[in-house]
Amino acid sequence: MPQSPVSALGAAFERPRDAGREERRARILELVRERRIKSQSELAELLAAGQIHVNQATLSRDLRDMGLLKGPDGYQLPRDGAFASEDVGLALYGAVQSYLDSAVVAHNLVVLRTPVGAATPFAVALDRVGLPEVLGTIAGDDTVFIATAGLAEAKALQKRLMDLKEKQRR
Amino acid sequence: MPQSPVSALGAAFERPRDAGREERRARILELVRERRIKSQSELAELLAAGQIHVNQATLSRDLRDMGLLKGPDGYQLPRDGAFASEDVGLALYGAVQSYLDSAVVAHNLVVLRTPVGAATPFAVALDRVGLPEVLGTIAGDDTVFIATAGLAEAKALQKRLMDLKEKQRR
DNA sequence: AATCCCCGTGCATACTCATGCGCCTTCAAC
DNA sequence: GTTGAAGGCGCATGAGTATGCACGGGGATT
Repeated sequence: MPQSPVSALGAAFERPRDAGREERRARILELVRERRIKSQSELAELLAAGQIHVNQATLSRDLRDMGLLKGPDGYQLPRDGAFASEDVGLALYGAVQSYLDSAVVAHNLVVLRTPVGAATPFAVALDRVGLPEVLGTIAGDDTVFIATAGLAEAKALQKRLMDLKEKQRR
Repeated sequence: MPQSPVSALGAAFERPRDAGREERRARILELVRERRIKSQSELAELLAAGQIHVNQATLSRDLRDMGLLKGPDGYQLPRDGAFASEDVGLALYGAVQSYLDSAVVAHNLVVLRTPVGAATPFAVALDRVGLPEVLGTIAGDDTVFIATAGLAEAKALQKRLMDLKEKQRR
C-alpha cells in the first residue's frame, strides 16, 4: 500500500517534495465542501477548470488518502478518523475546518462539538496554538471542554473560533 | 415509512420467499457496526450466512436508502441526522435501559454513572439524539459529564433521563 | 556526473456499484 | 373474481472506482 508522508494535525515540517499534490488536494477539499460531487470524473472536470489536470486513478488515490467518504449525495468530509496534512500555521484553521461542528459558551467554559473521534486531535491543535484565553482543554470523543478565566474570555474565544469557521464559506 | 404488513395478531406465519426488508436492513446495520464491510458482495455473503439471501442490486438500494457512507475502510454509518429520529430515540431508550445507573445534577452539569466501560457508547447514543439541553458530553469509563447551559437545563435533562429509565416503553 | 531510490502519476483493466426494465406479490376498488 | 396501481426485487449492463505495473522526475549517495 503506497504510503504518503501525510501526517495528522501538527506535522511541523513537510518536505516540499511535490507542491502540486498538496495544492491539488487542498483544492479537492474546497470543491467537496462547496458542492455535491458525485463522481471522480466530475471532480476531474472541476479541477481541470482550474488548470489542474489529473487522472481518475490519481483522484481515487487522493480521496482514499484524504479519507473522504462517498454516500448517496456524493463525496463528503470524513466524520471520524485521520485527516490530511496541514502545516503548523494553519493547524487551527485546518482543525476548525475539518472538525469543528459547534462552539457554545457556558459560564467560563467553551464547549466544542466535533465528529466522533476528532476531539483529541482538535484539542491538540488548539493547545499548540497557545491562544491566550485558553487555560486548559479536556477532550472526550467528540467534545472538547475549554476552560477560560471567565465568561468574557469564553465568549471571545467562541467568537474567534466561529469566525474562523465562517471563512470556509467564501 | 414503516408500514407494517404484518398485523399484530396474525403474524404467526412468514412468507416463504423473502425475509422482509426491514429485518434485512436492521441486520445490515448490525453488520456495519460490527465489522468492516468492504463491498456489497461481502455484505451479501454475510447476510446469506444468516439465511438472508439478496442480490447486490438490492443491497445497493438498501445502502443508498439508509444513507450509509463508503470510505477507505468500507461502509460506515453517517454521523449526523440521516436516520429517522425514531431510530435514534430508540437508541437512547436502549442505552438508558441498559446503561444508566444514576444521574445527578451539579450546577450546569449532569453527571451520569454507568457500568464500567459503558460510558462512551452511552454518550454516543446521547449525542445522536441531539437533545436541546445538551451542549456537549465527555465520557470516561463509567461516568459521563453532560454540559448544559445552566442549572434549569441540567435539572430538566436529569428528569428526562430518569423518566425514560422508569418507563418500560417509550 | 552517474547511479540508486523513492514516490507520484498515467494507463489499462479488474473490481464494485447503480439502475432501467420487467416480473411478481400485495392491496384496494370494483 | 377481476382489474389496476404501487412497490420490492432480480437480471443484465453501463457507470464508477480501485489497483498492478511501468515510467519518469528529483533528491541523495557515491
